[in-house]
Amino acid sequence: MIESWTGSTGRKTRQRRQVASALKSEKRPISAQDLFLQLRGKGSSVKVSLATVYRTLNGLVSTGLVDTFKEDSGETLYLLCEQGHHHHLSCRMCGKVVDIRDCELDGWASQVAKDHGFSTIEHRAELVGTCSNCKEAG
Amino acid sequence: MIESWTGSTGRKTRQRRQVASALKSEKRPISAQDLFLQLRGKGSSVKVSLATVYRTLNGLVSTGLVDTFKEDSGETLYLLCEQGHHHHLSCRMCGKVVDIRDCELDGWASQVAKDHGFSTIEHRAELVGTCSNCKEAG
DNA sequence: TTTGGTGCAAAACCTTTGCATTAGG
DNA sequence: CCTAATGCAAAGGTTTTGCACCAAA
Repeated sequence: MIESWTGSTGRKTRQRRQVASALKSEKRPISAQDLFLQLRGKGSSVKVSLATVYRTLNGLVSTGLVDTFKEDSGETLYLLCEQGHHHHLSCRMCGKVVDIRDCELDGWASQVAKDHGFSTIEHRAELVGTCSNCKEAG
Repeated sequence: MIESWTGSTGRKTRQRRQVASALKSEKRPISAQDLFLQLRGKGSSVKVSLATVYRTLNGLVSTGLVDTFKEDSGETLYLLCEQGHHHHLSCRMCGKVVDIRDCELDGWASQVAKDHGFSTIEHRAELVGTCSNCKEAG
């Protein structure tokens, strides 16, 4: 589905397909710059500018097909993942990300909100750990 | 306490005291740039450079006295808050932040981690809602 | 043909850094 | 005095934007 994304105008281009396809094949969040380098590095058939990578990623993010992560460095990382409310469990060693769909935090969030007189509560959560592969290797 | 922070060398300077003091009087996360403007705007007794604001904030962050938030815009916001593990409940209207000290998410985090074969789990969570003041005003 | 997308380079931002100068202890 | 901190300006890095050209429909 991501590869058939065409923005708000419904126009298909080679570049968008290639950015989307490259992102789809990534198992971990990747920066626009790295995605660009990766596309550059691939066969000569690929010709995408950095600006277009950014423009495409921003488009995908605004549709909700792609999630972003902010690095301490300031870089934004992009990841194709579940739509709708979910959380991320990522490995601190290899960076692999698992989507956690079943959210059990609503009760907790409501209670905390209530305790402090807040309403219309939303929440975000991130889990970081070491995956079984990396633990063995460790 | 924050106003007596002196970095790793124990040297007290007027600038550090002023940055720390300004930060202490803020109820919501503020950017280095805004903090700088605020200090500039104050009485002529104040003379702090933007570089020093950044250097001081980074120092405070590394001691754990100050937490950071990354804006979508890329700006980093700084907030003096609880030390140790805690979460933030912030108002989507006025930006006010409440520290949530009692964390009840460890059980959840451990269970999710276990389900996916992850170990040494850590978590981060953020709550956003509308505070009672803003709800009334709304 | 028409309109939006792309590439390129420049610009916009936030943040960090090099270096001479100032000032804390 | 000695050394760290500061100020200033320049540099660094990421992301956005203006504009001419290209291509999808």
